[in-house]
Amino acid sequence: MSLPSRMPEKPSLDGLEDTWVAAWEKDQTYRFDRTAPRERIYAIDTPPPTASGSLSIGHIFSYTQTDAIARYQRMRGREVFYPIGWDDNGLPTERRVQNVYGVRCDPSLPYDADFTPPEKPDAKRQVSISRRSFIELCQVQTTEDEKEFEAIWRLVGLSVDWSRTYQTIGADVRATSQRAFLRNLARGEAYQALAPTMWDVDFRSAVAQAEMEDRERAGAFHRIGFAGGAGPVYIETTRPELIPACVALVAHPDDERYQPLFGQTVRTPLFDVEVPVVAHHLAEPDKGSGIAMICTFGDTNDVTWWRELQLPTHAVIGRDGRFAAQTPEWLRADAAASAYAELAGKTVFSAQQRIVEMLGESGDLDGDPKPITHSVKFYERGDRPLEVVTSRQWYLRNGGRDAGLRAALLDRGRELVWHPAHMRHRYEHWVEGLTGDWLVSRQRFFGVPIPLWYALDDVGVPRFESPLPPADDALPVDPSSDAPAGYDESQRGQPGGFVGDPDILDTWATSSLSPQFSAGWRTDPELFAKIFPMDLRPQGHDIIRTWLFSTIVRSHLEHDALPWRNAAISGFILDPHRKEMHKSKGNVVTPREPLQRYGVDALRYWACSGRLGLDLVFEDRQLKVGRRLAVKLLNASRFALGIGVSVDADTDAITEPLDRALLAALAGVVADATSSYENYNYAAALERTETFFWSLCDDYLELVKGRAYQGGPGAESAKATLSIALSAVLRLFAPVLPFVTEEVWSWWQDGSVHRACWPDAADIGAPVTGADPHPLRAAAAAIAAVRKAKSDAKVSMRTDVRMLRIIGPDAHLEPLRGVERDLRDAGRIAALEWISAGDVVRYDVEL
RNA sequence: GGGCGCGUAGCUCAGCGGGAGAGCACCCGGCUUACAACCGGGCGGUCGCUGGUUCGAUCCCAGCCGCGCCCA
Repeated sequence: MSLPSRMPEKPSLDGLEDTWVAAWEKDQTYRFDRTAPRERIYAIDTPPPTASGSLSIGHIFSYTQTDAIARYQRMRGREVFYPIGWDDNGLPTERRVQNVYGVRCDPSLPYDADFTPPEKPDAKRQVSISRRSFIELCQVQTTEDEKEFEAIWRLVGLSVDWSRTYQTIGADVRATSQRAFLRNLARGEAYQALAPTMWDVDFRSAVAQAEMEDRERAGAFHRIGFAGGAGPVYIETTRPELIPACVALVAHPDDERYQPLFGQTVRTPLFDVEVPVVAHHLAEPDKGSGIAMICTFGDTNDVTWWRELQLPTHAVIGRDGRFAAQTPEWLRADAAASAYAELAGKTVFSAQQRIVEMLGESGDLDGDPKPITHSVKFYERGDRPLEVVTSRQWYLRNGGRDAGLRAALLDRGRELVWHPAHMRHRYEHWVEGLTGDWLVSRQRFFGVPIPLWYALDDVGVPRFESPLPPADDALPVDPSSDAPAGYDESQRGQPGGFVGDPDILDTWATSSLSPQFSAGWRTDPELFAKIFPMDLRPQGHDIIRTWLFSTIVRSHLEHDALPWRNAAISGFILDPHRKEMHKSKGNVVTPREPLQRYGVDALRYWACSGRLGLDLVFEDRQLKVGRRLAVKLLNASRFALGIGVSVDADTDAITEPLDRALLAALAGVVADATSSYENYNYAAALERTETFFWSLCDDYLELVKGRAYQGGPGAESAKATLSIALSAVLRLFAPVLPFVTEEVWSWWQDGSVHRACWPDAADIGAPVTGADPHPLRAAAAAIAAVRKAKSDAKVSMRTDVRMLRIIGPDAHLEPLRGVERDLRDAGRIAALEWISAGDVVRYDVEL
């Protein structure tokens, strides 16, 4: 046989990745063509991965799924807008830069243009530098890391346009984020408030509702007596250390036990402070003694009571999580002051220990504390429970305290097409459960600065009520090193001068603008008009409440539109023990070794066998199956090319019933795969294609082999059929197995398979109108019966069959008669007898 | 406590109103001019449990049990 010269002597998967990654780059195969008309564009809002970590198998899982969708859409003739960026704006980079350069960010320092990092970094003696210098170092560092990162992403075959990468700490993204915030401010959607907020005492920053989680913690109910007019009133509390912050006792208005006390006062133990007894429906009669102390602030219930009952603020815990060093003014009385002195400067933990001792000594503690477990609010990355601290913060309206906006955002959720559909519930529950607006300011250093200054009055007090914004064309700004318009740097911090807002924006407040900064909202309005709203947001279900929700909020407020039409929600990777892969659990698999052993296509095959929203177990054996499939594609294609395939197959030559049946079956496969992809079900499309392909190899190729080698019209029919089938199968597999399909495609076709058009069921079915797959299925069953007979006799498949009798109803036999020759060749059958009888088909094989 | 999802062969999973399926694993056989890193054959399941709807239920409905996730 004569093989095309472009086909290697011995086809192999080895090295395909390097070859084709380079070729795609050279040919700009995935370059986005911005001249395409809007209706032809398919735009994807790719999640920017954190460049600071190593690439995990989980990344490959979800990004490959998206890539398969992107490749499908491209083959369907869409111009795919598929950018990628690196999320380097955040804590991980901050930490790494500190270690690598031996520096520390101090936002109070002015910018020093001549700054160079220390030559010998010393982690113990970090040099303090301005925020602007710090950001510059972050950019140097991340640019370095991102080169290597990009290489790995290219290796896994993502068909993104590598000329459109961005960094979330890059100047454009910072400017976009600040611009969006300033526009929110101008429209009244952003506002600041001095209010109690959830506070992480280790990170020393406020945190938003979306970043909080409940954790079960051991605690104890302490039964403590307050002095009342008619004897002690007992409360039960898990936080006795907050007695100095107690401003009232509260019970349910219907609670008959405490009704006589409402309007009365009691005195706190140890501190002897007079506090009122009040009624509120949030008090739980069944919990503890049914009466509780209200402190400023122990938890969010306290905040509600404090606000609704208009109680005073007596805070004792500071931003560092310790009791204030100075005695608060309401504890100035001798007894109170000396009791407080025991707690001053202590952490919450030690203060509790001490106060329990003191309560025991004074006799105010009734009995032993009762151990319980209860859920406590934590910052999701934090180690100690959150405290409630009063501070000035910026908020963005998100429906948390506005029924109209909330309803509008729920409508947006219904407008979005979710894949899978049930993921919408997560969104709805989150929106319905919001307890307040989105707190967007953070007391951290590294991130997008809040782009505002405040004028100082004559005595140097900031005028928070009228912040000074920068001009739009001045963005990005850093208020810690830039001066506002009309001022110069010498006036910073001076009476009559200005101060910069020291805070940065929540990272979600920036990443929620990914459609805007990836599609050029600020820099390229013409492009943005074409791209936005985008077609697809792919992401994990764990960040529906954060990334997905906040992106919808920003888009709704800024553009009065959904940011995208579809959301593809991927699942998680589980280790072989069905445990979630997490860095903290130490069970994360890095892709390097499996990639080397099985190849990229095998890994992609595994990833695309998992449906959207479903968790997938990482297992070697699935990779082996993928590898086998890729190898089979090489070998089967080699065979087909040996028979002779051509790009312009003569469809008139397709006359053999077996060939016509194959194409009829193929047309069905193409139709199914297409509708699966249209529903974002790449896994079903893959499975359908795979099943067809294996039967093509095991049955059709075996049946057609003899005829194809013999020449004549029968061979021509086979060649034309194989040409169509191979071409279609390669294209059907191309989104999932981009390397092996491109390799095989290159042996006999021009151009990239990834720019070829997706197969069309009607085109494939047209030359064989009226044909159905039955003769192929029947022939496959017959040849299987012959194989079984040979297998049972423990003889080689090459053994001759003296006689095959096929017994069955005419309806089954008739179509099969047309493939008799193929059947006899494949089974080495000397004589074949048709016996019309009965309803079921039977085979009688004589060896 | 509320919500969502999932329980199908030893394992990983498709199927979701009329036949219980695939791959892997296991067992048996075969060098067959595309492929021995291959091919062929076989074994294997009260489709979580209990009711209901239906001529008919793995599939629809209800309840229960178990697992996971999200939110309190």
